[in-house]
Amino acid sequence: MLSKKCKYAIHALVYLAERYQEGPVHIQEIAEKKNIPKKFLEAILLELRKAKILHSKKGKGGGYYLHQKPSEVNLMEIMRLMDGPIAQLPCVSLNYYERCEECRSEKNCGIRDVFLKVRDETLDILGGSTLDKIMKRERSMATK
Amino acid sequence: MLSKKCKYAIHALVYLAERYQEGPVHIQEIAEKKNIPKKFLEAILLELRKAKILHSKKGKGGGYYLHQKPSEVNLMEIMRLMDGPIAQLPCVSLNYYERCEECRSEKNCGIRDVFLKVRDETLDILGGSTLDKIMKRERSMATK
DNA sequence: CGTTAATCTATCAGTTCCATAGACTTTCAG
DNA sequence: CTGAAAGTCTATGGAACTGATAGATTAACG
Repeated sequence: MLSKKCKYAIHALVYLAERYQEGPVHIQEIAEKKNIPKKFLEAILLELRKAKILHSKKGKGGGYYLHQKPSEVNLMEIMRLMDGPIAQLPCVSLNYYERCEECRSEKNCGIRDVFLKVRDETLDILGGSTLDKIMKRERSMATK
Repeated sequence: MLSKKCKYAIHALVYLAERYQEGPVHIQEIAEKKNIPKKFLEAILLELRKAKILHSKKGKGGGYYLHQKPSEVNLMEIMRLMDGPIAQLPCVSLNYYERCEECRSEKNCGIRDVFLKVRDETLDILGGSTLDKIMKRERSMATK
């Protein structure tokens, strides 16, 4: 399961994607529209800013806005940033690899083999899911 | 990520699958071969027993053994048993469904849509991964 | 200069995870 | 029928993480 932090981050980013190039948006506004605790959201947006996904402007008329294009931000990177590894086992993780204590040989571990497949499928879907596509999909769904 | 509990469970079950119909196997033996803390493994096997996946025999010559056929136990059910939901979001979980606070309409949530796809792919792979298949795969890999 | 809004630091209760300890019960061998 | 072997059960504990809140600080605008 994703942490709430990650879920909040995704929702906030989609919200900001809808306002792309329309100037800064208040934390307050996002928090209210998406039912996210404001102070918690604050910390999340700060982290996204440090990762160069968002920019912010202080003071009156300030707020947060997307730094990258909605077509350049995908769920894979957001999830890695918020929750860390996407893989189900350390021994199949690309970014957080760790050797497995239980199996003799990694090369012929049938368990690893399964989770390698899961990882690949998952990364494929998440990597292809950009803010852009999520927005468009939402719009086309709404008209049905 | 899977919990260690779940990872240990899977490894133990594959180990027991290799000994299917060869009589009870000591906790001690599994613990040593798979580098799993014995006391922890104890609790795990007990749980698998309660779920009717394993049987046990007490006393001298006792131990654990598979109750179901290796072809009838898959990773999906083991993971559900050990860690709970497999889905990444409560709103796409089959067994632990919960409504989402962030989106207006579940039907046209672009985010939900992505994780629905991830869930389906994942369940597909895990549901098809029986102890049986994992064993066979391991053997065919070893000969290469 | 005052107001607005982001930034930073600190804290905190609750939960989960991983693991260990010890007493109890059943089974088998001799 | 007794002792050893092995699973069963209950309890405990520290460490880490999760989700959230509070308050002081800094920057920008008008």
